[in-house]
Amino acid sequence: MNLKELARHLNLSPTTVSRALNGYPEVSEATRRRVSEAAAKFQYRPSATAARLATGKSRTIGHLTPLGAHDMINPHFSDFLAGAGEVYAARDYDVLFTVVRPEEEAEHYRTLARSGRVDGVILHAPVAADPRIPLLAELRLPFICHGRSHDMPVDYAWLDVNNRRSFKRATEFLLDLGHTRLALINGLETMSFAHRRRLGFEEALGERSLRVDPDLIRSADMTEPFGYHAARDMLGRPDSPTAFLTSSSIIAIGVARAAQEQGYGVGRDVSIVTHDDCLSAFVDRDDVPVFTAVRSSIREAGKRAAEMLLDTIEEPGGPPAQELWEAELVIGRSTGPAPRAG
Amino acid sequence: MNLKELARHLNLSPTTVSRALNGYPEVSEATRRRVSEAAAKFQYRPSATAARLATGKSRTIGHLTPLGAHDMINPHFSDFLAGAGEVYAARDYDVLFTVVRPEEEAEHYRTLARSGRVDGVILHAPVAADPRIPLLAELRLPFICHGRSHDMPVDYAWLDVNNRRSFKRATEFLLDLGHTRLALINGLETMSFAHRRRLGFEEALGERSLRVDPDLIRSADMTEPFGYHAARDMLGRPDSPTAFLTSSSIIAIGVARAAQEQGYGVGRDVSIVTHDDCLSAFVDRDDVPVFTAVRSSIREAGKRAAEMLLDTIEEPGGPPAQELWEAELVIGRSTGPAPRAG
DNA sequence: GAATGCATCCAAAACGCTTTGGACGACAGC
DNA sequence: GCTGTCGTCCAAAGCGTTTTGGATGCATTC
Repeated sequence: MNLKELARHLNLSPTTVSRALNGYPEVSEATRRRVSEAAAKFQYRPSATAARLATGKSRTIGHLTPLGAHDMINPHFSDFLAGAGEVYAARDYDVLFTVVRPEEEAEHYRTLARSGRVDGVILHAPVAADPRIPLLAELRLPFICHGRSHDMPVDYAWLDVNNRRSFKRATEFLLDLGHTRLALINGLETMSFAHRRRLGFEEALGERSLRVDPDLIRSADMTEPFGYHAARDMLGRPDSPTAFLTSSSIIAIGVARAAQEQGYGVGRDVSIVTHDDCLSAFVDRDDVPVFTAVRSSIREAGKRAAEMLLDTIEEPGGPPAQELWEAELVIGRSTGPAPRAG
Repeated sequence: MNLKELARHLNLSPTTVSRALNGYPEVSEATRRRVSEAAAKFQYRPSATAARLATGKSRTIGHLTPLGAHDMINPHFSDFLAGAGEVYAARDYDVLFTVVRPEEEAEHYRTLARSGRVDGVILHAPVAADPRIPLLAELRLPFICHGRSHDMPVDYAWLDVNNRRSFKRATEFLLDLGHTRLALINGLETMSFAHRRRLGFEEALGERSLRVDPDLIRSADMTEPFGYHAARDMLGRPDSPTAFLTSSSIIAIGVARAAQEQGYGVGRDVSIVTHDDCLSAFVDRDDVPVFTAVRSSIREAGKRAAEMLLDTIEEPGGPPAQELWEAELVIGRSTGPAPRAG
């Protein structure tokens, strides 16, 4: 059942039926009701394709995921997409998901913009002076960045967690417990979020006049084995750290495994504070959570980012939307006073 | 730059340009070359929307994700989608990703089929006698199911891991090591994969005339805390199990945590065999992996499932494509001989 | 009573592609 | 020389919407 058929059924023109359905004013309430009832009865759904062609609007948001053959897949991604997807569904947008080889990412944005297949895109995992940001601005493709690119002079829309402050707070929390040898097991520091976390870590140490020991900082893709190996190395040396800050729950699990394996009690001999994205598979909502953590739900971030993007698409012209979220510090069982030197 | 403009530039009709670009035979090689060079020069990209409207084909695959407000998000999903996405990109298909409330899933498939926005869909997480399978067949929407629905009389396309056999093998492996008290920490047994794993587990026990102890079987969403709590309960009782089979690495991590916390050495006092989906965040590729596991890459499954679906879309009419993969048993450090009763 | 305004509707053009159904020569077969 | 066939090209008709630019009738105004 298409528009023309429906119109014929009603003895109306396609024009009027279209207007009635889309809420235009120049149609009487009586016929509008008649039209919508018929549409419901015949289960008429306008062809999205035809509507796109006619309007030039796609009602589609692009998620471009650069991925090399052997790259790791970010497990945070599904939570973010799930959050965003709820908003898209509620506001009747589609999402076009594309995997693209990293070296082709820019070119892909170009063709995406030209083709008009999307009304906007979400930018993930920004790095320092991220070239995608000026590119998207140049292409006039509305976007919102999940995270902020550092060393980026121009203004753009973003939603970010205050990673610097949250890691500063987490570090101070450990310092207050008496720890002086702190390790940071970070994500890849080309990523802006990891860069900012390191800054917060160093800032807190600096304010207490503590030296930053480069041997106690590691950064890599955030996997469990990475956390394990990093912690094992560090705990195996003299003058080993008594506390760890980790950039994800997955890393923290690896760290805890290494600690336990070497006979350290987590929360007693060794403390761990992690950033917790509230991923579904690691919900840590016991009365007393396993890990002390700075928490911020990535699913909620996905929801909000999608809302912000759709708002600017539907109501363009304002200043770029920006939101900075503070993470919540939740005390769990993985932290305790620094063990007495001995 | 659209088709008409490009045609004018070349002093050709849009018809000829279209045919040249799409590889139709009735155009001379000379003009074909001339056309493709001009297209490259002007960076002409045909409007996908217009092409869809004209052909009725969408070159789009749908991924529908039912998700309640508080449901957990399956972390396997991003790996699967990444694998499938590589294939879509290579073969120039789009993927339409939609989050939908569980109670609206069927209705959504209906509108999706009517709207012609997708050429096919991928079905995830089948359950017993999954109603979506006859629905999609009725809608004549090509699909492939990742996993097999059990108690499903009709024939349909699927790609699955032989979960029953892999869990049978894993169980036999533990039995051969002398364990007699085995626990199964499973995913939700409404899911077909979990159901089959249980069958394999019970089959192996039955063949050795061992009783299946219902107290040693748990099933729930596969999270780390679930594994932890299940194992802690079981280990805390008299006559506790000496070996665990778990349905995911995430559960296994929780089990290991519980074991270590109670002073059991993993691989010595307590053995663990897990199913390993080869998720990026848990790559366990050391010389001797942490967990003994039955392995099957979900990313590869995504790739293959996408290929199978696209093949049947482009070449319809054959029998439903079906592939059953055997998982690989990899010996790690989490298993050892059953401790002597003492 | 003519002019104006308003509410309601419609015909037809666009959107950018694909595809149907020829047109037009060139060339071969008889 | 006439008919067929083949290779190459094109005009025009879709595909299913939205949107432009009226048309029509009726009430209101002076």
